[in-house]
Amino acid sequence: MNRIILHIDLDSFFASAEEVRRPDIRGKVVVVCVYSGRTPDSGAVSTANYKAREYGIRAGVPIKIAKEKARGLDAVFLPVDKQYYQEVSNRIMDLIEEQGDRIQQASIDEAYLDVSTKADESWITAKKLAEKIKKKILDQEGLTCSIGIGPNKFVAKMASDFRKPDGLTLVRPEYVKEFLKDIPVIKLHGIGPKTASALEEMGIERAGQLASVDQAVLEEKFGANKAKLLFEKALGVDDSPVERQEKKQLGRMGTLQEDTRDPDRVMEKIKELALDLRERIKEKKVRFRTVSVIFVSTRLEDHSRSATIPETDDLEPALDATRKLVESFLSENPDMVIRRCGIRVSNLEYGGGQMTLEDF
DNA sequence: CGACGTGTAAC
DNA sequence: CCTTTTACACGTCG
Repeated sequence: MNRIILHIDLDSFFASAEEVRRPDIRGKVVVVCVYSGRTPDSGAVSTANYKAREYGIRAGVPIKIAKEKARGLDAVFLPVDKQYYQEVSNRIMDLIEEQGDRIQQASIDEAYLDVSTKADESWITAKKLAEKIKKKILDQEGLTCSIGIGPNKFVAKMASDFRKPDGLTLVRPEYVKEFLKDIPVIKLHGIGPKTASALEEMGIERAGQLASVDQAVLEEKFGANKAKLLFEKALGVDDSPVERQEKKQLGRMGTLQEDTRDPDRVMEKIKELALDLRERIKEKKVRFRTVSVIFVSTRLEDHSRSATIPETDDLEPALDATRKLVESFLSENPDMVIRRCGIRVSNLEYGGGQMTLEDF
């Protein structure tokens, strides 16, 4: 069965959503930030609009640096308002879902849509569907998006990335290799800085080169599994279905007011984060068996410790386990000073946690 | 095989 | 100067 998949990516979503509700900031440099609360300007940029990107202000840049880059410009710095973006996102995802057969939300601002049936296997019809989706999102929410159309999720994703903002790129199966050929390996979805550097050391810079490397050579360097994955990316092969995915873990992290290795201070923060996590556990009606604590040291290395407990939907027993994990981690790492910490639950069971026949 | 900790990646 | 959240693969251990 030949598929037609759309990848829909909302353009600089958080910043654009702010521009929608704040007409007064439209046309300005808009920078949506995660403030860590240590000092007034500590934290990092979450999303910058395209105007801001012209000045090198992009996701991940420290707020302090972003403000230097924005000096003298008409710029607005805003804190993230996840709740609001989530509401907007939900409406858009519903609208997208109506236009296809199956949706897979990849994140708050991205989704894959299988339109194979809806588009009657016609690429022309699929393109019309994509145009319809773009128009609806613009009319109903005032937002632009970039859409990629391809024979699978990977190619659709690469296509949506090809032209943005407000792009629409269609890659038919017979043009996949040609489309990918000159793309630098670092831009292939799933290949990050580590893998790209390793490839570069082998003289491989573009997808086309990667596709024609000797298999044995790639396996030597990366192992058989990863080598196979790399070839598939270079060739645009991806059989993974578009399907709804249940979260496998839920967590919250935060930055400590000041660096510490006092278990009480760490626990205080974790309890604060747990209040939030408790709400989300309730909302999702989820039960869990594993609780983890995550530590980020002052050197920005991250570590975690986890424990498996009897299945529950209650964070109290989890917090007891957490305290032990925090204490043992700190005593095992006498030189480590903690900058950020978090709590996470995993090994999730959905559906209210009633006993089922399986339990007998 | 399940549990655990780390590395890599994407957002 | 340095945020947040999630996924998945891999090695290791018991």
